[in-house]
Amino acid sequence: MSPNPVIPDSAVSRLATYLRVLRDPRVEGRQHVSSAYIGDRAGVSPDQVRKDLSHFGEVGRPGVGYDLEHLIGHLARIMRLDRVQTAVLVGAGNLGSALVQYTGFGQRGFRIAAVFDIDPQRVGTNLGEVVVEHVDRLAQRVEELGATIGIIAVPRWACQTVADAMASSGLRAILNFAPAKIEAPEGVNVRSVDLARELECLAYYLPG
Amino acid sequence: MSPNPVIPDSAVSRLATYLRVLRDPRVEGRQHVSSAYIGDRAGVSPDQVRKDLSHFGEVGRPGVGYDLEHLIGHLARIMRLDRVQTAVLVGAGNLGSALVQYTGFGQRGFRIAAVFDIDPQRVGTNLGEVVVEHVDRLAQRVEELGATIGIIAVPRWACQTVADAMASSGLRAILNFAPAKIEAPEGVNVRSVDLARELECLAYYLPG
DNA sequence: GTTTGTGAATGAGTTCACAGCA
DNA sequence: TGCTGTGAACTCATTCACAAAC
Repeated sequence: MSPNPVIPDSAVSRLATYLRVLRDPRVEGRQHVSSAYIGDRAGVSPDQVRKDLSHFGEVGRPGVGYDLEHLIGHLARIMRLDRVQTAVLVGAGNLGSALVQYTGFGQRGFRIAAVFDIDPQRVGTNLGEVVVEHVDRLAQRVEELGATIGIIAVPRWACQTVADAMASSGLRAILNFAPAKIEAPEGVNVRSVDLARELECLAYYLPG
Repeated sequence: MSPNPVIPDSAVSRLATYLRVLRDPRVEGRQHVSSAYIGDRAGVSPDQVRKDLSHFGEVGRPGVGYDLEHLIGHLARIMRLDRVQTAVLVGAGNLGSALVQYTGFGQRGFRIAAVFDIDPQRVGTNLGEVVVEHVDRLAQRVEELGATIGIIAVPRWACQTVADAMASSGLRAILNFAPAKIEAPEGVNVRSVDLARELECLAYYLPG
């Protein structure tokens, strides 16, 4: 699925965290960082940090640590974050609107270049810097924009339909915010975030 | 931390998913459901479903399956979802506003009963059905409302301060949307959702 | 003395396989 | 025959421990 070495998904997630830590302004000025430093900021053991980083060949110097700039570049390349990734979003409701305007994506190198909805009331309205388009135009716009990632922010009952449309539009990655399982063809990577489930998991540990 | 048996966090997350599947309107009318049915809808193997459910004693009947209503009640009690859980949210920015108005929480038994911010421009404004209050009032309002869960939707630099305030206000669970590690005292459960990281993980698997 | 890279040991979680009940 | 409950086998990930490099 990827020219990168096969590493556990949990490790991929941690690598993204390391990169976030290294790009934090507070680290600026440092020449080197140690696995202990990264681990502390990321909430991970130093051993784990070294193991994760060693999946991609030697990058650190014993007794010194990792060269900051070099490591950032290395990680960014591995994670495909050395370029701006273009995403499109379907579902201009409450959550969709917030996601489009969420500055965190832009800061981390993602651009939501188009937003789609099926509701004529919403089509044509402004959302941040984009105009909501009819979902019929998805495939055409994906191609025009060279988008690679689709974000689903529609109700549960519509999410599979949207996912199918995304897959046949050529998108290779889908981030789904609807609380339902999504089937996608081989080669299309789906990741789901169920916001309510996060609260539910917390509830389990509550006393009483 | 909980009177419930100690089960892996991954299992807790799946239990929440099973409950979502069982409460789906499409299941209504059924008397029994099998582990195979649940597993199919949840994207999990039947073995895994049975293992997860068996952590809490026998609930299914061989040859028949699980009694639908009974299982829903059982899971809801285990997950503390047999009552409305009251949450408060700090950070009335883009993301915070969307979360307050997100209907998915209410549908799943959570009520965001108060919203706080530190910006005088935002304090006093309406957000859905609540009025934004100054974060100084957090502790008092948590007590008045009997809230148990805190949701953090502030910028990274402010999240630890907010978490500290939440912990000392008596909240026992925190859902953090700021992209940073949070330290909390023993007994306070923190869960972090980094929306940009989800996209980053997807980027790793992109071709090219 | 400090810190990396990595094989070995440990541990956690998932899948298997089957006995037992309907 | 269909389906659950569960110990055993297995897989996968993390932690340990130490040699080598600075």
